[in-house]
Order: sequence, then structure tokens, then C-alpha cells
Amino acid sequence: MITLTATEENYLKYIYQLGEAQSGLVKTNDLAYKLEHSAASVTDMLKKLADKKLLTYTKYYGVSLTKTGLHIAKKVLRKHRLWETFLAKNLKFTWDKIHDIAEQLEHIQSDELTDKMDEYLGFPKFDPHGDPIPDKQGNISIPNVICLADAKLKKQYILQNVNDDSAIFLKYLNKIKLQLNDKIKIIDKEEFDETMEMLINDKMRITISNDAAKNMYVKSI
Amino acid sequence: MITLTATEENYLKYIYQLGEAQSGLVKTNDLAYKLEHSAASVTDMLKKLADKKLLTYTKYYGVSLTKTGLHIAKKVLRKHRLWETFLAKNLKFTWDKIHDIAEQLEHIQSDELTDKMDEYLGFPKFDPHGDPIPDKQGNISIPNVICLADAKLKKQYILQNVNDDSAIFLKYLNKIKLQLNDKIKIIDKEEFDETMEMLINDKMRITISNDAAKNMYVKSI
DNA sequence: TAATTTTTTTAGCTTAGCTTAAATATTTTA
DNA sequence: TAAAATATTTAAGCTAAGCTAAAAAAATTA
Ligand SMILES: [Mn+2]
Ligand SMILES: [Mn+2]
Ligand SMILES: [Mn+2]
Ligand SMILES: [Mn+2]
Repeated sequence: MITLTATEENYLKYIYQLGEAQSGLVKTNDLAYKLEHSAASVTDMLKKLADKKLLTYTKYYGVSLTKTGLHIAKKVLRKHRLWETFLAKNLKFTWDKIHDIAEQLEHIQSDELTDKMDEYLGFPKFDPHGDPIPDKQGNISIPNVICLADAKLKKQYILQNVNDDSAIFLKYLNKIKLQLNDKIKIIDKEEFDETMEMLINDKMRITISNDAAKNMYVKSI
Repeated sequence: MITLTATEENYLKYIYQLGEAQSGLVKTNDLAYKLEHSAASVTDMLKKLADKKLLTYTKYYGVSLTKTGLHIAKKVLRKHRLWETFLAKNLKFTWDKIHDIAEQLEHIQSDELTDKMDEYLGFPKFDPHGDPIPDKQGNISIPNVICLADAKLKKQYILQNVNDDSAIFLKYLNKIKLQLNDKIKIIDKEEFDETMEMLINDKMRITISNDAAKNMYVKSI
């Protein structure tokens, strides 16, 4: 059981998340942007992680996680999302505050703690942002969702997932009183800029931009 | 609000704990022993913490915490003991396993988290080892206890506190089935080596060495 | 009190994880 | 396809936090 530093764990986590979005191959500059480090620092660390056989690194080409690297990345994500669940559900934190604290808690090293937390929380499958929580074996429940930006007129949906964990976006959702599991009916979609008019829980009318809609995922009902 | 590294926080915490036991003045070698670092490393760090006005450092003489240093030390101890309480009470960890995990959790930076945990746990005054948990203001409940080694023959006591958080000592207590809040009646004390014979909860007879008794604190009933 | 032992500090080195600036490889554009 | 732009790596250097070995101060012992 190798133990990595918080820095190394963060690299693996972001490589996993960037790789998921793309083909699996992650570029130096994309990581540098995510981590807010210089590209030179990223190159150094990628070589180090490659030496440790946590990823395969091809100069000028990009990296992808090895089996071991993937396993660790998922474990970090599992811890992050379990802690977010605890902070929101048990401690009543608002969802815009949980991410930054979970960024610290995700690096606590104790498998027994992780598994006991999982049990304590009732083995949740999704975190407070609707993101899937990997189980002990690394299995992930893929929710059957579509992007709200692609939702159809007149149809009804449930808000399942937000794709942006930043405090600024989540505070905006708080302000317009939109929450996970709210019922959404698309009333109108402006042809010019794709601004959407929606009815929330059959009573509240709101209007959101296409930029906002792109960050939300819904399930049709 | 200055933020310290985990290393700096550990120094302040141990200086506080060593200073409590002694006059308040802490020596380089005592810290080196506690932290398992070389004395040279300790000297370096003490100078650095003195520069930050967290302690007063006099060459060859020793250190003592400033008001700011004391405040931070108590906050770290507060977090450590709140987390230990959570791990034992809520997650059902045995008391020999909680300390090492709390050593990591005590460095999570979020006053809001600390205070919400305190509330979630019902504002506990003592941790699972019987150590006092500083409140938000840094106030500490001093328990009215005596060392079990000094306990009187035939008298009855309640086990309130253990003074050694090491897994090896706590596992020993598990083995002899001795727990916090157990009732202890002193049956005999051997003159030769001060070995004690005791009746636990009016039914179980055990014999413990003076070394063990020195690590336990009791309240008379 | 002088010698010896112990404690503490100083000096010089190492590693992890970052930086900027310069060099080089790749990709895009004209 | 050659020039320009962009992406990536290399080189050199910094800070935090550790180390060992040597020097210096303080404490103990003879
Ligand atoms: Mn998050
Ligand atoms: Mn999340
Ligand atoms: Mn402890
Ligand atoms: Mn404790």
C-alpha cells in the first residue's frame, strides 16, 4: 500500500477528471490550468508520477493513468464526495461551501475511516452536486441524464446534477432558489441566445442563460 | 487570520502539552524527542516560529508560547479531540485507533467546520480518553481527578482519564477489559512494587502494575 | 574549579514542490 | 511548405522541512 502526498493525489484526481471528459489523454497545459501551476511544474510532476508507474507519460504527447493510478484517483474522488455528503447532510453546510473543505478532507489517509464514513452515510450513490460516489471497489453509478441546455420544450425533468462545483455558480443557484431534485418544465427557449424560461416545482417561473443551462443535468420524467 | 502548515501546528501543540506538564518552559531536546526529529531541526523551526511571534525563544534556554501561539495550540487540540470524539462515538472506532487519524484531521482548516462538529457532537467537554476539549473560546474544564497510582485502599473510584494515547497502552486496556467510567475498588496494593489489585464494576478482579496505574486518573465516589 | 558530559546551535546538504526564462518540439496559418 | 504561433520541456533557482557533523554553550562530576 503506497501512500502519496496530497499534491500527488490531486494530480491523479484531475488527470482522471480531465481524461473522463476527453478521450482519456490529458495534456500538460490543461492540467496546469486546472491546478493553477506553471506548465513546467506539471511536466516535473508527470515525470515523477510516471516513474512511480501511476501514469504513462509520452513527451509532448500527454498522459493517461495506469490501473494503479486510476484506482487511486477514484479513491480520492470517493473520499471527496463522501465528505461533501457528510458536510451537507449531517453538518448542514450549504452546497457552495462544502467543496473547499472536501479538498482538504479527501487527503486523509485511512481506508477504515473512508469505509466507516460510507456506512455511516448509508452508502450514498451521489454527492450533494449529483456526482457519482465510487464504491469501495471503484464502481460508479452512471446517471441517465441529459444536459439541461438540450432539454425539450414543454417536457418535464428533474434536476439531477450540476457540473460546476464553484462557489460562484452554486451561490447563483441558491439565489434563484434552484435545488437538486427540483422539478423543471421547459416553457420557452429563445432562439436568439437559447435563454430558457422554466417552471420550477409547478409554481416558480425563472429564466436562465444558456451558460447556466450547460452546467446542469436533468432526467426526464 | 494567519494559516500555519501542519508542521507548525504540531510544534505549537506539543509545546503547549509539554509546557502544561512542566513550568511552561519547553526545551529543545524534549520537543525533538516528542516530534521524533533531530534537535537541529527543532532549533530551526523554533527560530521560525519566534519570527512569526508565536513563541518567545531564548537561545540555550527554551521556549514558551505567546498569546497567539497558545490560542492556535488550543485550537489544534480542540480539533484533535473533537475528531476523536466523532470517530469513537459516531463511527464506532475503538479508542486505540482514533489518535492516528485525529493527528491528520486536526489540521483541516475551517473554523466553521470545527464549530459545526462541536455542535453536531453536542458540545462534548471530554474526549474518549477523558482529556478536556477546549471550547470555542479556549476554555478547558479541569476534571477533579487523582492518579490511580495514588488511590487509597478500600476506597471506590471512577476511571476518568488515561494519560497515554498510544495504541499499545489502549490495546492493553482493551485486553484487560478496562474502560472509561468503570467503577474501581482498590482491594490491595503490594508494598514491594506497588502492584494493585482492584475490583472492576463490582464483579471483575484485575491486577495492574504501578506503570499502568500511573497512566490512569480517577475520581473518588 | 577544572575536566567531562550533555545540550543546543551552526553549517552545510537533501528532497518536494513550486517559480521564471530559455530552448525545443509541434501545430496552425498563410 | 515555410513561417509564425503555441505547447512543452529543460535549466536554473527558491522555500519549507527535514538530515548529519562539527562547534559552542551549559550543566554535571571529579
Ligand atoms: Mn467537490
Ligand atoms: Mn461534488
Ligand atoms: Mn489523541
Ligand atoms: Mn485524546
